[in-house]
Amino acid sequence: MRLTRSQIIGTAIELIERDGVGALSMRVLATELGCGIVPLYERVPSKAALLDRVAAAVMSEIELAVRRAQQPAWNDRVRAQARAFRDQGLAYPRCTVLAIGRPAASGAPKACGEQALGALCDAGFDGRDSARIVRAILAYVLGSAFRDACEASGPSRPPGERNDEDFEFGLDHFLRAAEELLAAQGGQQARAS
Amino acid sequence: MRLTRSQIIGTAIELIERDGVGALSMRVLATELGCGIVPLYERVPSKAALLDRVAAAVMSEIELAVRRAQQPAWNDRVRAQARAFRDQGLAYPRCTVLAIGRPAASGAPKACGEQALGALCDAGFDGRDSARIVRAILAYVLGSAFRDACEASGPSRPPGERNDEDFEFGLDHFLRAAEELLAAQGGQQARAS
DNA sequence: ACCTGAACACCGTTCAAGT
DNA sequence: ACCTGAACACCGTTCAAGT
Repeated sequence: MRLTRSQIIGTAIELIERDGVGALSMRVLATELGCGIVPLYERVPSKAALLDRVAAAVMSEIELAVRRAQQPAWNDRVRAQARAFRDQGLAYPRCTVLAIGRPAASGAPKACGEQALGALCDAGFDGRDSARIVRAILAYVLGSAFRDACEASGPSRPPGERNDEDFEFGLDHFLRAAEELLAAQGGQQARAS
Repeated sequence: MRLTRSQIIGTAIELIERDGVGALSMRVLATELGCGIVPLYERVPSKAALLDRVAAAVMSEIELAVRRAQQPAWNDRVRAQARAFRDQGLAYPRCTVLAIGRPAASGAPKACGEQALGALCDAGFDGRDSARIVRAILAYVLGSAFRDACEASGPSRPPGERNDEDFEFGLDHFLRAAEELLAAQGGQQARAS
């Protein structure tokens, strides 16, 4: 058991962050791991599958971070989810862009979306509004993460401290709108009963 | 003057939409155009430059659509911009994803952002708030367009009519929040003067 | 001056040969 | 059973040769 799958994926992540996805080839990865090409193909069926695994690995850390946060209130849960996604994007910009580009494989939007969906349903939104709000916030988070990742992996430009504030500014707007909607809906329900 | 640059870019766009970016090679493009590879390299310096041109071409149509819309009110102008971006994403899903992934080349976020920025400054927002609101809406539009484009170019799934409504739902939230902010700011200014 | 075919160095992937 | 080198068909890009 000299060469393990997670070892392959781990160094693939490192190489992608260091030199970009375009510079990653099976041969380069093999020499970096100090092995031939065939052992790679024994662990991972193809390069596409390798990239899928990379995307899934980077995105799966988001779920762990969210679970660590342990927020009870629904809006704080959604906020924690959004921040975790963004933080991962800042930590692994190039792999995050890769993962956003392979949504089917990374499961990034789906997993985050279903977590948030649960939070909103628990909070009392009906199914339709929950889905809409989740979709809207997800689009915002995705777009923010993507832009920050592009900036971070761009030509040596530091992301700047303003981005954090701006991200929270937009996120707050969404959450406040959702809170208002919930209040209006709760009022309706109270009137109806 | 048998083979023009825009001809090359045009068929590149067609091929990308038909078979995906991964299937586009200089040789395939050459045979589709009925010429050799060298004439291609005389018009376009490299494949990367070709993809940059494709991205820029697809994104430039957005500006035209916005100019056609001719909305006077600031919020309608921003709305038209957002819709134009999204519509282009639905019309050319694969090229739009490509363009989003090459922001430096396509100039997509920057051009849209500066248009919208102008609209907000004209409306009376100060520079800081204008920039924040534009960044937030841009992130939302980008994320929405990206997701819809992925769905549209995915495994034969129609985008569904719900997406339009959901997009407007989220966009309305942002614009309403901006309107409230403007009202509050206007009130402050009135009090101060 | 412009187009062609062959060539270079790479890539993903696979196969036959070695231990 | 596992690893190696060579091979296949491709790719982006360039060069020398043709008209």
